[in-house]
Amino acid sequence: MPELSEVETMVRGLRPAICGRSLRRIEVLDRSLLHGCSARRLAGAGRGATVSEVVRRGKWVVVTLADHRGIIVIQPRMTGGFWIKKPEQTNHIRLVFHLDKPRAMIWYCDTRRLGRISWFASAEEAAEGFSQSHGPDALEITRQELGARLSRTGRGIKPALMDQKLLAGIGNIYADEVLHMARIHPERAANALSAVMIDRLHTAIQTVLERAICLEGSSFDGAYRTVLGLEGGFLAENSVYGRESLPCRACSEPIVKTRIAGLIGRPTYFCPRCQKPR
DNA sequence: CGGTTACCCTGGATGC
DNA sequence: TGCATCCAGGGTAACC
Repeated sequence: MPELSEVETMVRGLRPAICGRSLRRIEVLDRSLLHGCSARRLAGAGRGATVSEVVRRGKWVVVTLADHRGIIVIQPRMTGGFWIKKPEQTNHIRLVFHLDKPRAMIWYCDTRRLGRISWFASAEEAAEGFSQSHGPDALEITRQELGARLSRTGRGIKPALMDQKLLAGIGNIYADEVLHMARIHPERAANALSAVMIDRLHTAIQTVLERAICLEGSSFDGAYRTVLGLEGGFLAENSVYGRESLPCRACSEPIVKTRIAGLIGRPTYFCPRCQKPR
């Protein structure tokens, strides 16, 4: 679902459709997604503003308005996503960007309404808000920084990788995929990884996330779609997530689905042969 | 403060 | 057929 690779795919899809365009208005269909800003303020900031930039920070979509009209931040969380053509299902539309000259629309849909939309007065305020709850981006962190941060916690490596304050962008699916590629057991203590393991982990993070971006992310159960409503292709070639009992692509051992400490309710998939606890 | 858990939400799948 | 229960994954507040 919207983890780093899916949000990056969204942002890449949004850019050509919205950058440089002027907004006629921003229509808020569900105020409960707004956090720290009123619908009036958001509408006021958007009316007549030009979109200068759309970037990803962690799992945030950050839309910059030109001429100091502020920054709109959308966190798609579980089921949020953008459409640059009219979505088939219209009952989950929560926000609409109305563009001018030529007129067009960009829809933000969110079935479960867990997403959040906020507005910051300046880039500095947005950056401040982000850094309060986020560490370095998973695609930008150096091997040294990754090792240093992991060495400071005794939690399991999987919950550590999913901690946005430690490292921004990785969620449940890619944590499993990365750990399988790095051949590390998900419950191994983060501060008990060898230097070689940190090397493999750092490489796996870059490799898995970049590959998933190439394939436009992971779709299942009708949840995540690209801005054109297409499914991402990553889960057609992934290693462990959702592959319970299927043979490991590396060693043929059946993949195990389990639950681990520090991650209530969420499933963890791993290969018991490639990923030994010690 | 580090670490863990409940809860927010909805819809599709599953169970009886 | 109908109704209850479970499950998903991201993030935050509350707790020990």
